Amino acid sequence: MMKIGELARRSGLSAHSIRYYERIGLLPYAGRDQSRQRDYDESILVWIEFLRRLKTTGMPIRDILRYAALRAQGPNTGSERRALLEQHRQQVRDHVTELQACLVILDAKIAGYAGSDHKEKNHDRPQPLPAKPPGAGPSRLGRD
Amino acid sequence: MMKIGELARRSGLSAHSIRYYERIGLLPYAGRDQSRQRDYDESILVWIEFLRRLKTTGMPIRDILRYAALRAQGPNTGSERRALLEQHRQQVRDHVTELQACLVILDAKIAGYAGSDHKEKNHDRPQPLPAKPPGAGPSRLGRD
DNA sequence: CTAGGACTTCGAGCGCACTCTAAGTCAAGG
DNA sequence: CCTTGACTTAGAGTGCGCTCGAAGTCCTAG
Repeated sequence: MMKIGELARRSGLSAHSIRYYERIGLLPYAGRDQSRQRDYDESILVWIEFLRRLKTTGMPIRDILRYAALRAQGPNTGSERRALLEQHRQQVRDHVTELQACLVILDAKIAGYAGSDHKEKNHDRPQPLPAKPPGAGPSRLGRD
Repeated sequence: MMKIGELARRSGLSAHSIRYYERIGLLPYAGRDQSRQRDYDESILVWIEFLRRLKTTGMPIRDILRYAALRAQGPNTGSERRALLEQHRQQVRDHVTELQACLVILDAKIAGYAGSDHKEKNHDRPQPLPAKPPGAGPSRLGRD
């Protein structure tokens, strides 16, 4: 129904990437037409869209492969797939939390550069890193 | 006051990475002691901590370098630095928003794998990708 | 005096995820 | 018939951000 060029246009991936994904197993092996050219149907777009979300959220390719493999194995792999997704979801949540903490710091630092005003001299403060670095501690908003 | 090994321990970076960062300009050229060994003082830890946050939030090294260069140039670069950080902040915010949208999809998909129950057959639905992929549209929760 | 360990520089190697090239096949249009 | 251009394959190359190795110097403890 759809050759690689059209799929590329519609999915936003390059034809090169589509072949690469097939090669490594992210996309199922596509059926070929009488000229050995890949022939896709609409349904592949749904999978590509989901793939993109997994990648956007930082799932490493080997984990996506694991998921894709389970999917290709068909039914009975539901609970494993769910476990995979749940684990990933937790990681994404943690990452969002971390980013939000960084945003708070960033806001403070930007506020420190108020106006175009600058009263430099900085990146000093004993602050021995309280064992664990991340950001729930009492604010330190230096100008670095 | 502090040699590279101790800084490595206290910052969580490897000594190799610290030298690498200095080489590429992420860390200021460190003063050496009488044996040409790097000698750091506490203040560097503050900068490393901020560096880590920029990296956590996905700022590419060349942008961090730009910021570090401004910083090294000293005062009068405040407004440029602020602009850099503001731009980055917006990117981080956008990214967080995107991740949250993905989380919604992920939640829906996980809910679809309710229990260990599975009523397979999937990744089908015409769904021509509504031009922009992301996720504010009416839900589509396929099992892929 | 000697051995150990931490340091120095330079540069090669790695893992990831593409991205592109080369050389060739094929089908449709002028 | 012949060109055009989208496709095919295998495999090389790229950019990022480290990460490690080799070979050598230097301080310290036994």
